[in-house]
Amino acid sequence: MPNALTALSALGDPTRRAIFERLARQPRSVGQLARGLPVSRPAVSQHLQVLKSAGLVAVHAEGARRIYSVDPHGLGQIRAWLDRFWDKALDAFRAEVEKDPPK
Amino acid sequence: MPNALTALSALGDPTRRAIFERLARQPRSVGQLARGLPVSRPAVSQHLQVLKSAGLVAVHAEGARRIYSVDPHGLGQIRAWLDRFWDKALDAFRAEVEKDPPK
DNA sequence: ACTCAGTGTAAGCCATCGCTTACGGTAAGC
DNA sequence: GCTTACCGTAAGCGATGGCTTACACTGAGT
Repeated sequence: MPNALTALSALGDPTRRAIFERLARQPRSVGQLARGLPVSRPAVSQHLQVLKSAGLVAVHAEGARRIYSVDPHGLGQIRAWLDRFWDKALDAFRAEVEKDPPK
Repeated sequence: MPNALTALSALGDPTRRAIFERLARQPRSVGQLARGLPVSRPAVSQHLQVLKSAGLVAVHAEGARRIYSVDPHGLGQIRAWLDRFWDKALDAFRAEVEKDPPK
């Protein structure tokens, strides 16, 4: 059961972000992803495993190929985590600026 | 000039998330942060450096102490990055579910 | 049945990174 | 001026993690 923390950690890696962004444009197979990236196919497969366990992507078999697509679940958890700090951060920032205005 | 990628990478580390969450509740000094965390003070200082260069926290001197507070700039960039995929991810997910409903 | 495309996993290597200890440098109090 | 608190940085170490190569498995086509 992935939480927002695992999703954030998963997207902390640049290669995984690249994979995720490509899947957001269009669902693809593992080989398709690997062909457009500077890493090997097994590397892509491992990254997909991480993204999947973080609730960021989903798979469905299509013959021998595994088609990966974006799963909004993981993004939702990151967004929820973000929103917990959004207003608070703005308020804290404003208070800080008042007492010590930036140069 | 930090972008959304550096902010995401910065928050990929659990310790940095802990530091950031504490700063969101209230601005603190380096020593205060270190006292509530299972790592040494220099470690906290290094993490703060990363968070600062990612636009996630800001500093202002108060005597010999450096008070760190949350900077909403970094959060805003993450949010912008997230919103770029939000609708797209939802649509793609719905289309995927239609053609291959989950078990 | 055989071949081939497509994929996941294991093993291992190497760079990155988070952490510690040690040191130097600044600001406040006596 | 001296001491003390507070902090940043350097150096070094150990572990994590991303990558590659090699192997095993499944499904489609002939």
